[in-house]
Amino acid sequence: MPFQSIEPRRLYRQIADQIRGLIRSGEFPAGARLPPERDLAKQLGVSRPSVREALIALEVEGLVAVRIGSGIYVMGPGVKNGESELTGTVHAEAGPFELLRARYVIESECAALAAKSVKKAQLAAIEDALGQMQRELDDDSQPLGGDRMFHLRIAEATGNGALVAVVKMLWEERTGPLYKQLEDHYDSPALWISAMAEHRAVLKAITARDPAAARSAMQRHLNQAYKRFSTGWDTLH
Amino acid sequence: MPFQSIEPRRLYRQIADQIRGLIRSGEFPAGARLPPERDLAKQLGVSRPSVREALIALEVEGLVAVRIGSGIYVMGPGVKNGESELTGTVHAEAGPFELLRARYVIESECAALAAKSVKKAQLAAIEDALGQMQRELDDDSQPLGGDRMFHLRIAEATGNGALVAVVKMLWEERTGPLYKQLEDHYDSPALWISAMAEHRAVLKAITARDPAAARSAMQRHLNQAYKRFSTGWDTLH
DNA sequence: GGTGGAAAATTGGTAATACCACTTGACCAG
DNA sequence: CTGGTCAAGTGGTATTACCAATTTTCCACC
Repeated sequence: MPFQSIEPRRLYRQIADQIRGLIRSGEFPAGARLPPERDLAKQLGVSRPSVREALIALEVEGLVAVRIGSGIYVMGPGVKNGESELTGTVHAEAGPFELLRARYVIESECAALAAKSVKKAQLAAIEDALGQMQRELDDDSQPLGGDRMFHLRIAEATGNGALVAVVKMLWEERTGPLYKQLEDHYDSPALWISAMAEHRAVLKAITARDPAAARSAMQRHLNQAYKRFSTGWDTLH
Repeated sequence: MPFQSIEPRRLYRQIADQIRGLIRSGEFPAGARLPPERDLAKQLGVSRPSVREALIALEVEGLVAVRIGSGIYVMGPGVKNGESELTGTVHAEAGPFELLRARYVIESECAALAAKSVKKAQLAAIEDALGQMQRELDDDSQPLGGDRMFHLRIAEATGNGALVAVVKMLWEERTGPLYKQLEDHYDSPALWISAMAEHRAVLKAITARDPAAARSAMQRHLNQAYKRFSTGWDTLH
C-alpha cells in the first residue's frame, strides 16, 4: 500500500495557517488585535464564514482570543484573555519544566489511584504499552507512541475520564515546539532504557495494588525525567 | 485587577461540548459516523454554520475527521481499541463526579504548592476573588465568576503555567450541560455560604504557608462540594 | 473644560439561502 | 466481474440579513 491518500486542502486550514504564520513572524505580536473578520475576508479574497472557521481553529489552538464586539486578539506568553498575569514571564520561560512539574504532581496521583482500582484488562493495556515502547526501541526509533500510551493507560486505569483528559492535554502540551526541540536533542537509547526501567517499577507497584509505592515510583520516574531534561537544557543553552 | 471578565458562552462551544459528550459516552464510538451537518443543525435547533464551527473545533482537537462528500467520522483517542471500552460506561455515568474527583486530586496539590511559594500580590488576588464571590452573593446571583477566579488564582500562585491550564480546563469542563443542569438545580445561598467558609479556610492555610493544611483544606472543600453534588444528584434522579 | 448619557458606528454571532464539489450507491453495458 | 453513468446525499464556500456587544462620537449640562 504505497499510496498516500490525497486530502483536499480545506480553506479554513489555509487561512488559519496564513494567520498563524503572520503571528509567528511577528506581524501580529502577543496582545495585538487582528483586522476585523470582514476586512480579513476582503484582504484574503474569501468569504467571512471561511475566515470565522479559521479563527475557530486558531481559538481552539489557543493562539487567538475572540471578543464579541471588540475584535480578535493574539494570545501568547503573558496574554490571557485580557488579564494581566502575574506569572506571565515565568510561564514564557519555564514552560517545559512547568509541564514536567505539573506531570509530577498529577501523574503520581493518577498512579496511586490506578493502584487502587486497576482492572486486569487495564494492567494488560499498560503492559502492552511497555511492549510497544520496547518494539520501538528495537526498531531504533524514539518510543514516543508507547510512552504516550503508557501514561494514558495509567490515567485510564484511574477510571476517571477527567483525569484521562488532563493527562492527554499535558501530553499534547509536550508536543509543543520548545519541548520537542529538546527531546530531539537528547534522544539516546540509554536514556530510554532508564525510562523503561522506571516505567516497569511503576507498573510493578500498580500491579501490587500499592498506591503509595505507585505514587512514589511515578514521582521517581518523572523526577528522573526532570533531571534528564535539565541536563539536556543546560547543554543546549 | 479584581474583576473577572464574563465571557458569554459561544454557541459553537456549546455544540462542540454536546457532541464531545456524546462521543465520550459511547453514543458515537470510534469509527462511527455522525449525523449529517444538516440533520445535526435541525436536531440541535441551530443553524448549519454554527454546527460547522463546532465541528471545526472538534476536528482541530482531533476528535473527529471530516470527509468531503462522505461525512464526519469519530476519531476519539482513548476509545481506539477494545480494552478502552471497558471504561466507557464508567465515563457515561460518572462524568460530573469524575470531574470533582479529578479536581480533588489536582487542586489539593495546587493548594499545597501555592502555600509553598505564594507571593503577596497573589494572596491579594485570591482575597479579591473571595470579595467578588461575596459581592455576587449580595447581588443575589450565583458567585460563579468569583468561584472560578478563586480556583484559578490558587493555581496561578503555584507559579506553574501548566497547572493553571489544567485547572482552567477542568473549570471549562465544569460548564458542560450535565454539570450545569445540576448546578442550576441546587443553587442556594446557604450552600454557597458553606463554600465561602471552606474557601476562607483554604486561603488561611495558604496565607500561613502551610502546604499540608492547604492541601487538607482544599480536599475538605472539594469533598464537601462532592457531597453537595451527590445530594443534588440523588434528588434529581 | 469636564463629565455623563445617548446615539452612531463598528465588530463579532448566528441564521437562512444558494450553489458548487465530492462521494456513494444503484444500475446497466460489455 | 469491471467500468461507466446517473442520482442522491454530504460537505464546502459564498452571499446576505439581522441581532448582540463593544467602542467611539456627539451633545447637553454643570
